Amino acid sequence: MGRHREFDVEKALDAALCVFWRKGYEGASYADLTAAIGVERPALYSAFGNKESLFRRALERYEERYMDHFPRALQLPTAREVAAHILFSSAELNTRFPDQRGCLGIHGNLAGTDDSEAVRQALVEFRAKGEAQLRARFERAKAEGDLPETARPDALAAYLMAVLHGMAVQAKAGFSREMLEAVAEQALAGWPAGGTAPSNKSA
Amino acid sequence: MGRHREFDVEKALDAALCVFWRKGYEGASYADLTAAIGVERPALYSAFGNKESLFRRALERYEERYMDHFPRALQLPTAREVAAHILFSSAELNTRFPDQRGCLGIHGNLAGTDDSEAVRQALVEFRAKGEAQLRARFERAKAEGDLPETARPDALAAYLMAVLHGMAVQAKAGFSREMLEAVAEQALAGWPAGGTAPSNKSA
DNA sequence: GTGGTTTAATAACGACCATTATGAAAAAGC
DNA sequence: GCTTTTTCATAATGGTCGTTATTAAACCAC
Repeated sequence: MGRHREFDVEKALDAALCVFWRKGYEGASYADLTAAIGVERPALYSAFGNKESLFRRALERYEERYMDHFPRALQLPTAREVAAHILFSSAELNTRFPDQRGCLGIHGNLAGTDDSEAVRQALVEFRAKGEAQLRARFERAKAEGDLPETARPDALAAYLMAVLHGMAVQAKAGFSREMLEAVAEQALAGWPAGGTAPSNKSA
Repeated sequence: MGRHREFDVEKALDAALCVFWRKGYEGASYADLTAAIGVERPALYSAFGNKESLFRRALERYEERYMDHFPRALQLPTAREVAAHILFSSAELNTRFPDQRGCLGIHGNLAGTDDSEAVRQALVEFRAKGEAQLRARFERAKAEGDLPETARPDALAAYLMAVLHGMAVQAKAGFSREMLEAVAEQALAGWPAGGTAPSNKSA
């Protein structure tokens, strides 16, 4: 019983995600959000709670809707292919939409008011989760002989993430996809060569 | 004639720089600034103008006071040494102060309100200037045979900047100096080997 | 159709934002 | 000592922030 909700919650979340992607958590006001979503403030509060939980929902949606290349990359046969796929996919995603360039995980909330510390920490954990998955994947690669014995999976994961973060910053500054791809290629240039048996999994 | 200024403008600028470094342009309020500087609002306005021009002054100061490793690195004999010096200096700077970690050029203002677009653009140009200097230095290195004929100075410069940006993001997230140095080492692993005469300048 | 329940839009809330008017305090010239 | 000029602190400006009463509208059960 009771009145039906007149707007699509999923669509509203998509619209909110776009605003946060473009302006970050603190830069996005409810005036921006309601204008983009086409729904008045109280409706957003009743559907999503406050601004922080709306952002967290948008971040979840960002992960499942735009970061799907990440888990798919982890399944590729070699560490090098994993890195390459993530790098070039990110170059594409970071420049896919003329507005909302870059990565929500980076410029969603890097620095700002003390009030937004919780959101900042949420993004830190968001990135740490991806890095941990990479590290685990590279440890496996090392065990499989796909990475040399001297390789440091933790350093490789952090390094790859650093390049991704940097590409996001550059995308936000207006770098073209081609330039980001050149960065990706350069990042792959120093990728450690396989140890014993690099190509015995896929073919 | 007239009353003397009772506070040190240089000290005030240093204090303002610390606040912007920590919280970014939009995240730093005048309440934060006056608390850190120990000077009331009207004094800041009369000495520096509005918030934007105060930030620009702080950015200038940041460059000349904390980015001096950059021009010094450019004078090193080989492109690899240039890159290495900048990478490890940044790892140190990004973790030198427990508060104000990372780089002002990155999280000073990446995303935010439309009102701060001018400041955002100022930071884009700040970074672009550094990248242009790197590109010019690498072009010289290529001409000197210090980089191979196949090397792309623009891509190398963008790549190096990307790693630096990523390290700044990671520093802000709490990464240790050791971890950032591991990232720096990994970034150097793929640096192109010298072409014809890599070591005929310094020794 | 009526009562109970949920959503909708309007408009307000206090708090904080960057910026500035106001007038007192202090220094220099005469 | 008095005037002029600059800096100082107090306090207020209009505006926007995130959040929420309040009230009207829409729906279901009976």
